Amino acid sequence: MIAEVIVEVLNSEVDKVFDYLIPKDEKRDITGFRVLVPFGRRNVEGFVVGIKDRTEFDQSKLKEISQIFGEQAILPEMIELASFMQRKYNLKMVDCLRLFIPAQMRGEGDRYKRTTEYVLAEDYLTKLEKIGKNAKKQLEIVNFLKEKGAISLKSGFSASSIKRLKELGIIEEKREIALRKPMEDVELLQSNSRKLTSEQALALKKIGESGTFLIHGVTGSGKTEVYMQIISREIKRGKSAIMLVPEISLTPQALSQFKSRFGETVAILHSGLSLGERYDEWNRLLCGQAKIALGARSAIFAPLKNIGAIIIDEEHDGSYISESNPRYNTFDIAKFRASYNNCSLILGSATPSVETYYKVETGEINLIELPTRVNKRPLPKIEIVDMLGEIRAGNTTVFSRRLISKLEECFNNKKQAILFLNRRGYTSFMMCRECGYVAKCGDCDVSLVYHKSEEKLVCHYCGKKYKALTACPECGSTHIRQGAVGTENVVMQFQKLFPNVPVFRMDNDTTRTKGAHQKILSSFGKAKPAVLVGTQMVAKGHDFEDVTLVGIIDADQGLYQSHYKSPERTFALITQVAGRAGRSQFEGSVVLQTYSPKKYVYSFAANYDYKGFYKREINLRKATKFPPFSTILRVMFSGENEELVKTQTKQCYDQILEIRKDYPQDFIYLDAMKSPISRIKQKFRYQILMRIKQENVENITQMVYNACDNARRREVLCFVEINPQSIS
DNA sequence: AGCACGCCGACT
DNA sequence: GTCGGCGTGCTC
Repeated sequence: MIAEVIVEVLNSEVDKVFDYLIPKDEKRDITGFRVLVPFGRRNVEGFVVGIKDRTEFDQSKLKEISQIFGEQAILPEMIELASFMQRKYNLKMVDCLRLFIPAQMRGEGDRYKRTTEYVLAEDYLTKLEKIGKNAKKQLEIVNFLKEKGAISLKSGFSASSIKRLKELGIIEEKREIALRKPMEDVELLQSNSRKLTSEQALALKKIGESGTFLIHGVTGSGKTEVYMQIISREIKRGKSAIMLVPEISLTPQALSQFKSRFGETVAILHSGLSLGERYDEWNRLLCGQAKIALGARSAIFAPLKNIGAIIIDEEHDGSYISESNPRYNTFDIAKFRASYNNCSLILGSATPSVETYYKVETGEINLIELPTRVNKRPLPKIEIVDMLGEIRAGNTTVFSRRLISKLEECFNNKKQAILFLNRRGYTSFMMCRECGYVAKCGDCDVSLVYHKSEEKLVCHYCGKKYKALTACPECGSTHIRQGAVGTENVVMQFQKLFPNVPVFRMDNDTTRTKGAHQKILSSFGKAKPAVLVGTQMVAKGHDFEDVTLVGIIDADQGLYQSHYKSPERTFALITQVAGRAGRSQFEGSVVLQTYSPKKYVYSFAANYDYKGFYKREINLRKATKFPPFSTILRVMFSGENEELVKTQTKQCYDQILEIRKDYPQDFIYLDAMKSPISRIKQKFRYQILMRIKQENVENITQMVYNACDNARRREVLCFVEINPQSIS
């Protein structure tokens, strides 16, 4: 028999199926197995994607598979999924297959953690006399074993005595697989199945065994409880389930809720796990011990059979779109798996993405609404404050007078506040007032961000750090103008205003180490009064009863990016942070600071009017022919040699112009240019942007893929993005 | 990716 | 005459 093998040669153009002979003594169907094969003059790993008995290739030249890695087969579904992804996104088959297997599984053997124990050998009695007369310790061990059965190296007996007994054949080593249990130390919150409100119960009833559903529920409407009941319903039917949440929502609180409800049946997959932990969780899913996969984006690839439901919470979140190779949209994958398993796909959000809600209108998705909060409390009132008015009144701090008075009130009541600002560091850029010099990164085309706590200028694209400036390196002037404030700056200004209120900062810089996130949240939770300053990560995954005030320092921030999705992102973010206030019986309030209070996003957000916002947004998209009324394709080229990158962009662009000649009516827009950020990590970036009408996108996309593949040269990276999250 | 093959310039 | 530059193409 012959196996079709995809070989695993990293970053290479080798993306073909190679035929290999299956060793004669192999009786299993090895489809999906990982194998070691001779490739050229070396051995490489690969995946068996199919079995056949004939080959078009010269039979006599076929080589034989040299090793088969037994337990690590991937499901047939995954092979189909990989080829689906390959076609849809123009990816390498290997890159897709690799997603389905945890990284550390590469290579021989397994990565199980083992416990080593020692037990008495069966015939130990006959060997006892061999123990030396003075070896009291060894006798002690034997007696101990007679009683207890087993010891480990940590039992308090010396390793040398154990070693000697082993040599004598009196005791034997016993190695067993011990699964690591991530989150074992987390205190389990009591989470019993709660009685559903009539709305929740109706939602549960409406969700069938197949089809796509959108649960549109306001914050606090109890979506999570509905998800959990859907999952238990599927488990009871003997099915499995996948539940996805945005990476930053995967806080210990959220996890423990699932752990306590579902116990061992749930496996957690996320980036915070150690490689070993991830491996174990993955294996528990594969062998069927765990039936629920809970995790961020990549958990959509969980090795589960017989899936009954796939749930994507916070459906609108940008983290569901992979922006590094392999690039994919989680929704497409979920759709594929749902249809393969003939199961339901449930999306949930308080602020669905415009594209998703449009699918409700077209009938592609069934809508389920949860318009009321479980606790029947009103949503916190959002007040809009005009920051230009503050400047006119002589207030140049980041806090408006209204916010300050609300903060005072909040702290007087011994309550907590959250201040949200989606910009880390101290100041976004530094510019010389005399000559206009701006500190920039040497490897990237971006300004450096000043981080006061480490006294460094940091590049937020490549991470490179530079010495902080005291004077302009060009003209020596000490008049340095600072850019927009970041979280560090807010903390400092806050401390000046309220020296006695403890401040906690939560952003990328303070949560870099494992567990830091949790630590900050738990110390904040205990301090009253207190304030938590942070970037988007303060908006998700935690609930603090005593938070009664949320301040949005600079709501406009996201609107500066000229991206068609920025209004909806701003709307979602405001709704989400606002939802942090007034979770319990105390009334919450929100102060939203902006320089353009008249923007329509703010009035809709302040009224929690999603539908109004959606209507306005969808009309705009329709008029301007933006998604979902078109598809944006972006072809990126990057490399260290600018000339090469440029010529390749040109070559590809010329080919796309040819395509347009044949399909002029399908192109709404087409142009090639330097990327707005023209260099990152020493690599020059050029791009081709186009907007394609919906009717023929798939066809055009395939032709664009071909154009890219034809233009592809070494030294220049080239890839295509569909509806990119950012075009910088 | 690796590695061989192959076709032109400057060296023991 | 040969050593070696890296452009091109193959790996079942």
